[in-house]
Formats: sequence, C-alpha cells, structure tokens
Amino acid sequence: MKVSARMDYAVRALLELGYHWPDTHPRQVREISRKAGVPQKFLIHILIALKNLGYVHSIRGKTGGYILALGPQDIKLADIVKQLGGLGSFDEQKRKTKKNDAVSLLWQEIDQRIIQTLKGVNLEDLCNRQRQHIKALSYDI
Amino acid sequence: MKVSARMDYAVRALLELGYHWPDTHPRQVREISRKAGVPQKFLIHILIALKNLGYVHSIRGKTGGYILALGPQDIKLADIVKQLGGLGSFDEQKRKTKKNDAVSLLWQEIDQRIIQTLKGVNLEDLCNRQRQHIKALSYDI
DNA sequence: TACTAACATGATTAACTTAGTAATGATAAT
DNA sequence: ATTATCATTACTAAGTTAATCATGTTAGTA
Repeated sequence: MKVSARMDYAVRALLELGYHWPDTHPRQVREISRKAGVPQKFLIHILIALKNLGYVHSIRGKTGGYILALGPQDIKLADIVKQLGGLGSFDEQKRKTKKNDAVSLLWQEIDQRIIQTLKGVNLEDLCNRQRQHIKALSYDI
Repeated sequence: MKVSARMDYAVRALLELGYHWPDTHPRQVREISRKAGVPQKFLIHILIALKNLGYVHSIRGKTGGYILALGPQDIKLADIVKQLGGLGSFDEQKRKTKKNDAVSLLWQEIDQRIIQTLKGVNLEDLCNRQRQHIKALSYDI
C-alpha cells in the first residue's frame, strides 16, 4: 500500500501531540517538525487541515502552538485516513471498465479490509504502542 | 486503496483469458481490449509484462493471440499485485521519518493485511465470482 | 514470394499528483 | 512597538501515470 507523506506526517504530528496527553501545553510547529522529522513548511499545511477537520486546536500569538481537540481515544485512524485521503482512492470514475463486476467488487472488498484494520486503531493505541516501543528499545542498550 | 489502471487492466485481461478455461483458443489483443474495456495500445504493454512474468504465453503471426501460461488456480492475485506493483508501495526510503517506530509498524501491518486478503483469491476464484455475478444479473431481468 | 494480421519494443507525451517552498498577513504576549 | 507564533494563497519542481506513436518482427496463407 502506498501511504502518502502527507498521511504519514499527519499521523506522526498527532502522535507527537497525543504522546504526553493529558499534558496539554501547546506544541509549536517548529518543535513538532523537528521531533517528527517533517519539513516545517509542509507541516503547517497538514496541521491546518487537521484543525479544519476538528482534530486539533491552534493557539495564535507568541505563546501559541497546537493541542489536541479530542482525547486520543476519540481520534480514530480510520477517520483520519478517510478524511485526509491518505491512501489515495480507487477512482473508478475515469476508467472505462465496468464498476459492477467481480474485479471491482474485489477492490472494494480489499478497501473494506483496510478500513476494518484502521478502525481497530485509535491515537491512544498508537501512543501506547510507541511507549512500548521506546521501552523495548531502552532494554536493548 | 488506490488501484492503478495498469493493475486493474491486468486483472481484467487475465479474467478474460481465464473465463473460458480450459478452452485455450488464443485471444487477440483487440478482442480483450474490447471486452475488458481497456485501451488497446496500453493493453499491449500490460500483456507483455504479464508474459515476462510467466502468466501468459503469446502466439505471434496471423493466427496469434494470448493464452494463459498457467491454470487459473495457479495464478494468485497476491503475486500479480506484488510483481506488477499495482498498489504502489510505501516507499519510506525518501522520508526523513523513522522507519522503526509505531507509525511505520502500523503501515506495515496494514500492508500485511492487504496481502493476506489477496492471498485468498486466485484467478479461478475470480472467474467463478464473475460467473456467479453474470448469473445473478440475468435473474434480475 | 508477397501480403497481411497479428504480436514486440522503445520513445515520447500530456495530464495529474505530490511534496515542498515562498511571500505575505494576522494574532497575541511582553 | 516588537516579536514569535499561526494562517493563507500562490507557486514550483519532480515524479508518476496513462496512453499514444512509430517502427519492427513473426507466421499463416493466397
């Protein structure tokens, strides 16, 4: 599957914001950019998109930054992917092939499978996984 | 999920060749193009790719055309997708983000899920589904 | 043999998407 | 006022995709 940089970056930004929840200090774009490894000028646009979708709030001015607008448990990856279009979409409209045959049904079936997988993961899960991951790494040293 | 036209067309061409199996009359590009709704000039390249991968044989000359090189039960969609690169691929190489964290692991997990789904379908299944589909449609009239 | 209908191959192209930058503006704390 | 932040719009370079074009090769057949 091809995950766009945009989608990858969006999830990483959310992970950054959710990781220290419920500590809700605003995090600046610059900081998120550095920690998540996302180009700052690009990240701005992604954060604005996430804001418009209601996942984050922004705080302007000198002490500004971004915070989560919802609890991590209420941010489902399936929704993000759907709304951000992060997996591309099987745009059948432009093709001359039939849309109601075994082949198209197969593609739709796979789509459903992906959505099901994503529905099983919310930001809280992802934060927990990341914490476990960091922990496991520290034991390796 | 974004399925490329190339991939969609390839599967449709194979379905066309497998649908009347074990009748192995060569089917011409023109005929496949018409029935499957694939631009002929494009289809040629796709069929050559499928030939190089060993899924079809070509017969040149005046009575030529294409036939399956394997039985439909031996043509697995998972392989085709993998070899034709039809779903894009999560090219992490170019990104600055870490490759060994919870986010990357999630994308890999989804990849695995897709592959599992595709492993469950071979061309024989797809042909059967299509026959069922046609049958069901005819009852609707 | 010459013709013809098929497959073969490499080059090219137009449209689209993606990833990212640039320039400038708005907001709020100090 | 200054400054450090977010906001918005426009732009661009690179890559991908879908498709066509031009030309060559093969083999059946009159």
